[in-house]
Amino acid sequence: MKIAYEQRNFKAETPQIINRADVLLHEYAQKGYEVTLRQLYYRLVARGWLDNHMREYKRLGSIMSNARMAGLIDWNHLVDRTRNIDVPATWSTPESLLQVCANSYAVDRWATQPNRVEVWVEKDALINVIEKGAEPWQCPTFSCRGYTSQSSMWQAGERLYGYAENEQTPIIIHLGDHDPSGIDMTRDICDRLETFMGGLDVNRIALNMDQIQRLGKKLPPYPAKMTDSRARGYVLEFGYDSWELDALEPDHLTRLIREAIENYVDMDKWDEAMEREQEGIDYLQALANKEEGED
DNA sequence: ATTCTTATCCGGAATGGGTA
DNA sequence: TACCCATTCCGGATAAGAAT
Repeated sequence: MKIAYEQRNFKAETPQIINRADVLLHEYAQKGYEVTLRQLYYRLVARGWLDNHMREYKRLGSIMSNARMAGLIDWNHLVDRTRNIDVPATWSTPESLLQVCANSYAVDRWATQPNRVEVWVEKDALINVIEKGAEPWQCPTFSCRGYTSQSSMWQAGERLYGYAENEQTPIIIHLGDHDPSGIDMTRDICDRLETFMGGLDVNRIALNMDQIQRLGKKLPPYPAKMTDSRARGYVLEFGYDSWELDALEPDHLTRLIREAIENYVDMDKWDEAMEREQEGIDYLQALANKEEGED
């Protein structure tokens, strides 16, 4: 919904940026993706329409703020995922809660699996895309926000150790930028989980050098930040270019994730779990129908 | 002169390398 | 070893500068 609260006459190339952003945001909304300012920024960078600099990100932030105020960008097309309101859940009738139960019932489909898979992503801006890929496989997702905090890493260690104790093999699928810090974050996850739960397989499925080489010119390179304290080692191994994970199209990312998870799934046991789930849903639906009928 | 853009502050969560 | 400053992620407010 576009609502104008003020009149504005944008100058220079600002109207073009607003138009391009509007087109992109419409595409994503249509596909069911929620987009953050950061994600929009990286998509514009990937198309060569903005330079990859902090000041350009800040500039886009101002432009999007003004463009929304001027009624040129849909207020529902950009989300701030860091500021949320918790509204206590309520129901209009007891029967409506029964219907909610039937709709949301699910068994733990991984309980009988040999593996336990989680999908971790470096940047929160992409969590919506990652969820789309993981959702069909009922896979937990986690956004690290750069280097994972000590708190969440310890919690993850406890959780994953629990799986291992239960004779399941815990696996983390990790996605991050191909830059000095982004590469190091996968190393950091391995190291700290080694300490907290004795280690596990961390499968970095993106962004990797073989993908960059395969996609060739479709992925725009950026100069590696030489001020990054990890730049020395990175340059020795990969050279002076780096690539953003966001440079991959969202649909490409979701496909990568779905295929990666599938490799770890025992399909027979999965199907058994799905049948049990359907029985539960049927049971609850019958209950909901019955209660409604008695009114 | 006013409006718009850009730069520079500020807040939160982290890790890592170099230096005092 | 403690601390500073570099980086990652997520944001906002506002004064100064530029354009119309």
